[in-house]
Amino acid sequence: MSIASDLIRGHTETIILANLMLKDSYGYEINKAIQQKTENQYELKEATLYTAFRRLEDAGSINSYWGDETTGARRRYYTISKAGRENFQRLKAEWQIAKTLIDKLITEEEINHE
Amino acid sequence: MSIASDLIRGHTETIILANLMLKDSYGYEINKAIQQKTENQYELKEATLYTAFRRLEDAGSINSYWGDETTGARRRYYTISKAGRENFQRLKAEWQIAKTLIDKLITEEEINHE
DNA sequence: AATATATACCTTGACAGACGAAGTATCTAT
DNA sequence: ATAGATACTTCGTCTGTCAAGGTATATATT
Repeated sequence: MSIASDLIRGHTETIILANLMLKDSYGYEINKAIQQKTENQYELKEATLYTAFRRLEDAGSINSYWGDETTGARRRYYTISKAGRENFQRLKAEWQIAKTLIDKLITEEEINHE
Repeated sequence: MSIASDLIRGHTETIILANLMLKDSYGYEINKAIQQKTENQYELKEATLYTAFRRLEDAGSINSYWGDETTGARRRYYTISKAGRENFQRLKAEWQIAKTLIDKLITEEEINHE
């Protein structure tokens, strides 16, 4: 993996919520989706993923239930709550602001005083 | 301050280096520049700023010297080294990649399979 | 039958960066 | 005198990440 995770840090929850906006999903599937979307440039480490689920659930952004798999390993599915959807929109908006801010801050140009 | 610092985390060093690309500077001035550039939407906390200086100096990206102020508080100036300039370019490039990646990851759209 | 690989989840402990809080010191304005 | 701006420093805490370990089921290979 090439991208420093400190650059993604702080986006973990947003990324998870984004994956739950369309449909319920579970850890393994979400992580596979991330790898696909980024063409293997990024993946969430399992420990990071599952601790983020805990945080999101404690905060009321998501709810979980066990899937009824009759075969294969059991899956814990997550649903995004109303609060979670609002939270997601807020996080997305913050990202837009942060993006502009960082772009501004790493530009090695003089500020235009007049 | 409005922006979650976890979103800026990982950019502290890049931001400092960007400020040193044009001219030598010191902590207080760099922080003022950041506040100006972002119209007070962001500032580095002192402890964050000064520990970042230590890291950058230990890594050989910057060097420091005491200013020869005859008045006012003493200032520790920092110069960016050749390695620091290269480091900065690398960090900037990483940011471009991370930006695209994050945008992709927080989009609540289905991946287009065909 | 044994082994490897993929699927799927979980916990513990360590680490690194951010930061609140506190301190030191100089100069200017009230 | 006092407050506020300038300027730097150190200590201790918190939070998110992650390496390392574990559990369990199903399929493919040897």
